[in-house]
Amino acid sequence: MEEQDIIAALAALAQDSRLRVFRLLVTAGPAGLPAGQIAEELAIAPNTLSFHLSHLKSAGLASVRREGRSLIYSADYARARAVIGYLTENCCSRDPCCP
Amino acid sequence: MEEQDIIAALAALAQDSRLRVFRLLVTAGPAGLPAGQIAEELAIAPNTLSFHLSHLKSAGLASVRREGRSLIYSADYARARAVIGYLTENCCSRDPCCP
DNA sequence: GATATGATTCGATAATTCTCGAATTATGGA
DNA sequence: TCCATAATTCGAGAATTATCGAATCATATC
Repeated sequence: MEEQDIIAALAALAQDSRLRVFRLLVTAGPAGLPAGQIAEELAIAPNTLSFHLSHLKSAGLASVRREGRSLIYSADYARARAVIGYLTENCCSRDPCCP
Repeated sequence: MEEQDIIAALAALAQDSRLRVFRLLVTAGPAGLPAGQIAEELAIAPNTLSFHLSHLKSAGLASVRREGRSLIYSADYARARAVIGYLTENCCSRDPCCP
């Protein structure tokens, strides 16, 4: 994962609506949730939600599949975990301290 | 840690210069680095760096202490770790899946 | 006190981001 | 085919953010 990917993931999550969407998707697990239900639960206008979902998707934090008329979004939280790994990489490499 | 604190931390890290600063500070560990040295190593103008350091500081991701004329910054990466905890909290609570 | 160094603050500009209304695409059923 | 539902795309406006030059503040030394 490149620096730009990390920044995209952080930026995607650093916004109120998207953070709430991501956390909602995390509670849903692999089953995911249809866009309409997300919009309803979080009281976000459908078009605005689309904007945010596409952000999460292009940051690799969510994926979509279609079921009939519905588009089901689910969280890729392995990627979220990868972010912190990147942040604390090389901890104290200049001045050893950590176990 | 409140949602707004999480967003502040994510936003602070979701920017090229600040992400590089934070990672540099992580390598330095508790010893930290003076602002001037950070500016030099990352080739960021001192005033621009101040702007970014104050962001990291107010997001709780860095702390400062003075040593003579120098201000020494160091990373609070416990807070960075807290962020991911928040992100994956309540994983699959609607549709159990995780161990 | 005067001077130099390390760093921050201020003000302005350029760029990015969020939100909303209107229009559009895609699927399923009558 | 026609209609309804689910969701996205487009375009514009308001707000936020990043960067830079100039000026200022704080500490140490002469």
